[in-house]
Amino acid sequence: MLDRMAIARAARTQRKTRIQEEKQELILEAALDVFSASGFRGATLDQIADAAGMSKPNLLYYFRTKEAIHRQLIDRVLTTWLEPLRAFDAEGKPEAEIRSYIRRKLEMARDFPRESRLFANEILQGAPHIEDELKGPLKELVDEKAEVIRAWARSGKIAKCDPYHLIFSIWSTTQHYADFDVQVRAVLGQANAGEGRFEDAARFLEGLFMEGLRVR
Amino acid sequence: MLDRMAIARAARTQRKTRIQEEKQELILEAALDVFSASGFRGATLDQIADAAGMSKPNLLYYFRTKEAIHRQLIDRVLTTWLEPLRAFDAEGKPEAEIRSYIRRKLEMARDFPRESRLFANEILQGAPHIEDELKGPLKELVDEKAEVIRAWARSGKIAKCDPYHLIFSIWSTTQHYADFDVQVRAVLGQANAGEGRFEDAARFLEGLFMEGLRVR
DNA sequence: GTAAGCTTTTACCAAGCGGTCAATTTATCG
DNA sequence: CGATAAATTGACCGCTTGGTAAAAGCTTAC
Repeated sequence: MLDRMAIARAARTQRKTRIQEEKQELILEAALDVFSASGFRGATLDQIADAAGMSKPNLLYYFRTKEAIHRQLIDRVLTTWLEPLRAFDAEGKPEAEIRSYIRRKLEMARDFPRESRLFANEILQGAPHIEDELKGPLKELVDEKAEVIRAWARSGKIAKCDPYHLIFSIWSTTQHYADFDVQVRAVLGQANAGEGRFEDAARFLEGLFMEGLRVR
Repeated sequence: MLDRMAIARAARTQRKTRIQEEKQELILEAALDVFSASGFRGATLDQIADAAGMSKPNLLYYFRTKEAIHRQLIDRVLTTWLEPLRAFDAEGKPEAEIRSYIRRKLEMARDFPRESRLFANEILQGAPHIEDELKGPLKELVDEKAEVIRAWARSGKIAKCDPYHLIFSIWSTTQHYADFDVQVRAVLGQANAGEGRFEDAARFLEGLFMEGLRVR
């Protein structure tokens, strides 16, 4: 009778039915599949509804628009995505911190490639939905960690280098294995494209960054 | 009267009118803009026709389908994109070769960001149109250059490392500045996001790879 | 049970999409 | 010039798209 009122009220009062909780999760899971594989524009509500095992109007009962699904997905991913960088500890040993950051980012590329591609898609299209988040929270976090790295370099614990571009290079090299997966597989060929490629990548990247940052 | 016959005949005989030459170029230029900004699915023929300053039927007079435009664009980009890697010279000095490869790739990210994003979009979507090209010509080229790098490592000219992941890391770090441009700008902030960021990146990357690959 | 609210579906719509057709305008060349 | 081929366009088509309306089914609490 009240149609969408239930969802609207749930949103206001933060109180959700068990079904609402479950179905919204189901939808987000399905949407992650579809959005990460086809981008925002390439994804269709029919595909998502299908993947979630429900009808399109039913899907739209839980999320009012396609954009609403996408926005919530992006928000969620953005948070978990920056977790490794947040864990970056100024008090820790520089070498160990950087090494473990690389390892964690690479593990995320391996274990959450959909999340990585969702994010990559968004940035590639010019980040129309999250430009503010990039310029605000993200920039602040990076600024903070860049200062840590700069301090390490000043006190001679690692080589002098531009901390921002260091972070960029760790992001790009690790995410490459999720975002450009098809290319990586194609180039490595059937023989070397097994899951072992992540261990090889880890070994290479740790070597590169550890030697590249060693004080000289 | 003959409608599309002219184009078909031109395709067979390889003889094109001046107008055909010009207009096809105009269309590809416009399509590069649109495809790189929105991806294949996100781009519309109306947008491309608009950007090319002609009507949609007129556009379809020169290219029979949307995919035909995209295919030709991808083919063209793929060729020029691998130019720097082809120039990689087994006879050259390892350090100079790698350094100049990084520099050239970074210059391409700076000067041809649309081409980079077009390619990135295609790979992100699972490379539906070019998987064969990746597994064939691309893989062969990389295999060849990987052998060169491996030989350098064996003869002690550079540090031992996995040549494939070395190439991946150069690709990813350099293309990052084209594909993730919005993010890079957002994080660097207005003060540091000028064109100088490419020089900073070049300095950092050359340092990282040169030290990371130094024999030890 | 039953009434109230929550969930789901069938049928539908307007807009946007890639692409076609037929007719008109423009260029080319003897 | 005039004729023939090439280039261009407005009108249109069928399909897909995101989204809606309304009613039917289902849960839950009393």
